[in-house]
Amino acid sequence: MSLAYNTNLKNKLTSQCKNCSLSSLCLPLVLKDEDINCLDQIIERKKPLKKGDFLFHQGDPFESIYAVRTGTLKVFNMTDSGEEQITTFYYPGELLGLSGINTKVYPISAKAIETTTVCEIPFYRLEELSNKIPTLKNQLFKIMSRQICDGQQMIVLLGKKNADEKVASLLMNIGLRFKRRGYSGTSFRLSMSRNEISNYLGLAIETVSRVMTRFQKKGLIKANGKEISITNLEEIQKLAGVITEYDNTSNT
Amino acid sequence: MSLAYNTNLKNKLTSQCKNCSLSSLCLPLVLKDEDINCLDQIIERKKPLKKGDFLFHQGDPFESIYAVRTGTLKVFNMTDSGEEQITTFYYPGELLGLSGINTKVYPISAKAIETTTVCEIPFYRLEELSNKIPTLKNQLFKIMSRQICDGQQMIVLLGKKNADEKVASLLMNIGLRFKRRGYSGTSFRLSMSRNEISNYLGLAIETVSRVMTRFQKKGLIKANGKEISITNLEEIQKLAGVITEYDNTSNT
DNA sequence: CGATTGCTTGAGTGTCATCAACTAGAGTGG
DNA sequence: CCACTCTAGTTGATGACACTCAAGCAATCG
Repeated sequence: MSLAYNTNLKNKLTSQCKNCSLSSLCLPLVLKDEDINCLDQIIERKKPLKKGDFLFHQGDPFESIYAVRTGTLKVFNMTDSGEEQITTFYYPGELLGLSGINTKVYPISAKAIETTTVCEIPFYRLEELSNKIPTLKNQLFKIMSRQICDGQQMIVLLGKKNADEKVASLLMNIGLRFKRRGYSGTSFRLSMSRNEISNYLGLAIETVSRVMTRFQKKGLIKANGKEISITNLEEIQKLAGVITEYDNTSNT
Repeated sequence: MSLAYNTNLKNKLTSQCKNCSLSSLCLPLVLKDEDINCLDQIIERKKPLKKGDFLFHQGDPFESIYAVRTGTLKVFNMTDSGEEQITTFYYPGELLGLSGINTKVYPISAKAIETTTVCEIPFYRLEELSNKIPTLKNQLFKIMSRQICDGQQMIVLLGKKNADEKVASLLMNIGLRFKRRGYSGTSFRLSMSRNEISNYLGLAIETVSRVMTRFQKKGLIKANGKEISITNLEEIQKLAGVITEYDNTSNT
């Protein structure tokens, strides 16, 4: 609907999961070679989305989930009063659209916030394939479980944290996601605007701006527009809390 | 860990899913008779939890998911600063614990807020069983998808709504959950304390109290302690927004 | 019966939102 | 090339909504 790119380009690029640098983050993680080939066959690499393009709209019939290859997407929910609330950003290697399975309709919209490419995975074919490949099914369980966790962390952020803590959490979280892909976790470029950040964090844009300059004055970060580098990681971590990841299995 | 009830009572009550009044909400929803029997065999009905008992603690190794039979549980997350943030309440027919799949450790704690009984479903046996019963697997996908949706709705609530809207949303949401089980959606007993409500909604307890009395003065509800009845549903709905359920597939 | 717990109500305060003005950069067109 | 516009972001002044502190009430409990 939102995109009619299911053109001749389909399957042209098949058999790439194996070579994809993101496979360690994405579905193929635990699959055997032959299984990856099966997966490859149902995946469609799509034409890039430009900044502002929708991947799907809230209310569209749910047909596929998507894996981000490059770029960034924001996922947001329209309230009845017409405001949008961003619920997540999606970076390369991450899977989106899973919240549509239940109602067969996407309950949220997804929009590229910079040039972005995705792999489309028709869900009903994935479901079929997961009958044959239990590992794939288990991997899906894990991914969905993770997204539930992430949601819970976001609830904590919105329910309990003040402006400073929220911004610090965002920086840490994005840093970790860069790190996971092999980039610096302390020096990166924010792909989203201040406006999007403020929306996501449940703050006013002015507040985000003020927090950023305050952080700079205190020497916690250096910010030059969207270029961020964390100069006092410890302090940022302290502000953020342990939120961002559950690598720490040793929580009472 | 938190509970050592895996006693002789195990499996005594087997083969009950079929007769359980909640089966229409829970896993068996779409299963054939023979499949329900399989499911029945791996489920353990547990001794009731008293108010305040933990079902599991944040950090416990993940082994099972649970279906609520009677009562209510709260699920909450401990922040490093020691505060707790309630992320969800669980009512009869609902499944909890799924967020533990990813890390094999529960990332949250679950505690009974009144006398509560649950069915324990060892996850690894469920996973096995779902290899044999694709419908069961699909049902699990749906349930997890739904929980992701619910999380997104909660993010909207915390990010965009004011105190009145938050409380109205809670009342609507709980009402709908009662209705789903065949009770009145407008007249019910809150099983949680004001304190728990305020925590859940990201408000101070005093604010919740004030909103409640304001609602009463305006004739929107009648509240007598935990007994609530919504006397002006339309107005409450308007305040709440469309949030609570996705029965409306016709959202642009 | 005092003690405790859960809830309500009031008064004062603070954090963050709102409103507004201003800067900087990018794109447009004369 | 300059003026113009538009967008994104920063900064300042003001105020509101919800928090904190505090007191009081009702019900339950030991």
